[in-house]
Amino acid sequence: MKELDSKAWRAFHKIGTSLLPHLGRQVASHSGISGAEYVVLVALSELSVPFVNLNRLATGLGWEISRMSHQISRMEEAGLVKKTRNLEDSRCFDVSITAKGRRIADTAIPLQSKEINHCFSDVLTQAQMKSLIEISEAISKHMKENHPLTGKKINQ
Amino acid sequence: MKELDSKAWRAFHKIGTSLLPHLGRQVASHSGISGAEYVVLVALSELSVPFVNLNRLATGLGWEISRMSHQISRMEEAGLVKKTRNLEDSRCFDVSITAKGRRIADTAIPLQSKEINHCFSDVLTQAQMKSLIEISEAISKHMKENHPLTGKKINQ
DNA sequence: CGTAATTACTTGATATATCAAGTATATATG
DNA sequence: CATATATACTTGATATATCAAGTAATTACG
Repeated sequence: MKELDSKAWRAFHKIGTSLLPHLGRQVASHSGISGAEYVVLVALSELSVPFVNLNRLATGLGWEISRMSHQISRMEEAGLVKKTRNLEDSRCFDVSITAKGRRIADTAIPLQSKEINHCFSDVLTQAQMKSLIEISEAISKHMKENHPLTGKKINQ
Repeated sequence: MKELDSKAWRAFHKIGTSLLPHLGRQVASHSGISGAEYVVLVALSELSVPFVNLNRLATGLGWEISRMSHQISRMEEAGLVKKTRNLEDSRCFDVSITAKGRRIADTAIPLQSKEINHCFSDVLTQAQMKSLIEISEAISKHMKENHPLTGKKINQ
């Protein structure tokens, strides 16, 4: 049924290209950081260890390493993160969140969670959220199997 | 149930930030145009009239008008679209697809549809696609009501 | 142990997105 | 009808994403 395929795709495309940018603008306006900075700070603040290397951080967020390198350089310049050479493997850099970065993350995260609930969780039923998780897992699994470069894991 | 909220959000975020860029890369590699160019060409090729003005085109795709203006300038330079001043209201520009643009669209669209099916439709059940349409509509409706600037309509 | 691959990251160029102002035409209002 | 306001779009600056090449350290292998 071609019609449904197309409708579903357009529906997904629409929210994918409006909701995510909208939330990026929100975090910028309430906390003065970009969506990308927010995502990196969240990842760093959730670490169970004090730092990660660039590669793992990039892989964890599904980013290209080059993008992460540029991003971390800018964030280091802004004082949000710190980058030090790894002692055991001096090709690697350990990235960690600074006190300033943590302070910003601590205020931004609850505000942004509220905004996510407002636009997302509050709007969907439990059943819809479960369905969305299954949909995401099906797509991710497929991408990981067929397009390993772009279908990396998002967590840790 | 906070846990489910967060999991659903991360699931959505993950596919939103991996599948869409992946498909952009695909169209670039098989047809030599960017994802943005593809989206514009599709919109123009589906028109029931010979042209649209910039404003309606931007609104239809949920883009800012400035973004569309830059995009159309580049695409005009590349010979993919044509822009002429509207006869009745000379503030407006009529945008239309060129023969070259249509030729590229005609080869790109079936290839890209195949790729979309491959990563999306083929991976989901009918029920999941229906669910996704409902989810999308719920989110879009909410955004349109609460954040009119970023929640505009996507079609026509 | 020396050389070839591999890995981790950097760099610079180009493309694009976003924002804040600006211009020009059209419409509304006193 | 003159002026204010609204609309349609442009422009330029800045931020970011992506790509192709590069560097430097580590590991694999003959």
